[in-house]
Amino acid sequence: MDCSSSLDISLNLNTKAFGHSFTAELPEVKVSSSAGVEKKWLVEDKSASELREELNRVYSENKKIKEMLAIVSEKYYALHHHLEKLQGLKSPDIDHIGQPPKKRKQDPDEFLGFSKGLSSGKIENSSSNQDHHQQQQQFEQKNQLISCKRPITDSFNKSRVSTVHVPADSSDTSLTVKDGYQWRKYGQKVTRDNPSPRAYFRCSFAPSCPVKKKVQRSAEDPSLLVATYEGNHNHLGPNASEGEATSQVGSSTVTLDMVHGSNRLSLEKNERGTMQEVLIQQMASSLTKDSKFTAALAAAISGRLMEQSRT
DNA sequence: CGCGTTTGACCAGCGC
DNA sequence: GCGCTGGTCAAACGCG
Repeated sequence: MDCSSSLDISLNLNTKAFGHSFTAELPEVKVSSSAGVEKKWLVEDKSASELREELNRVYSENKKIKEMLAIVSEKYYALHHHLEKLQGLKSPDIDHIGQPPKKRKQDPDEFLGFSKGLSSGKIENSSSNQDHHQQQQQFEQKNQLISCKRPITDSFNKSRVSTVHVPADSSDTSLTVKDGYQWRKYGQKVTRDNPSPRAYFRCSFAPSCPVKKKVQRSAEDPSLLVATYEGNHNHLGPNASEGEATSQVGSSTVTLDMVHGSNRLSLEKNERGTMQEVLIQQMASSLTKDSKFTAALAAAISGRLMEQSRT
């Protein structure tokens, strides 16, 4: 729906009739020799000049409004168009690799970090207040999942899966991706489509962190390690410690210090792009939520449409 | 001894 | 129902 291309957003406020200045269009004033008539014309001239001033003022106001509305409309359609593009366009990376893994039915507690350890009271009370909030959110998610009686699948996982390609020495057989977090390996498996084994890691940075990581050497390029992250970290990032890296899984924001050159640049660019997209979406959202703006826009468009339908 | 890794067994989803 | 496959478990093992 690209309205801007088909619809003339000019409000056409009928100001053209006046030209750029009303002075030229005003009736000529003939000066009469008669004193009475002269007086009458003086009064008329005075009211005419007042009228002229008023009209000029209204005209300039209309002009300003028209310009502003044109700009706002242009921006609005641009934003709307961009928003639609974003909504219709999923990240090819995520879409491709983040396809729902063939998973057996999982215990929501397990996936969200409310694991056996937690339920049995084995968990250390190391979570900060921030963590508490995140855990609260996860608890709500968990409740949702339980109430839905649905295994954690497609939509849930899709939004929280991201992939990172990390250059690694092809002679290095250890499937480790240093991203600053602490990972505990809990399994390794040789998959059908890739001769190199896939390693399974859990985040051990925080006891209840539900994030999992799969690391496998790329089948196409053995010098690349493909790390797939699932879930969101429910603890502070590792920046405070040794890694100097952040991986906000799920929000598709990935920054890795050990990624060099163009890879790193593209990642940072991606991060900035995501930020801009968020801002744009917020702007579009706030514009559409602004009742004054929508009312003015609706009035302008409907007026314009009515005018077009008449002609 | 505690912690992390390894690895074979097991489980569950899916296609046939 | 059966086999294949990916994901997870947990006992065994190694290391500091």
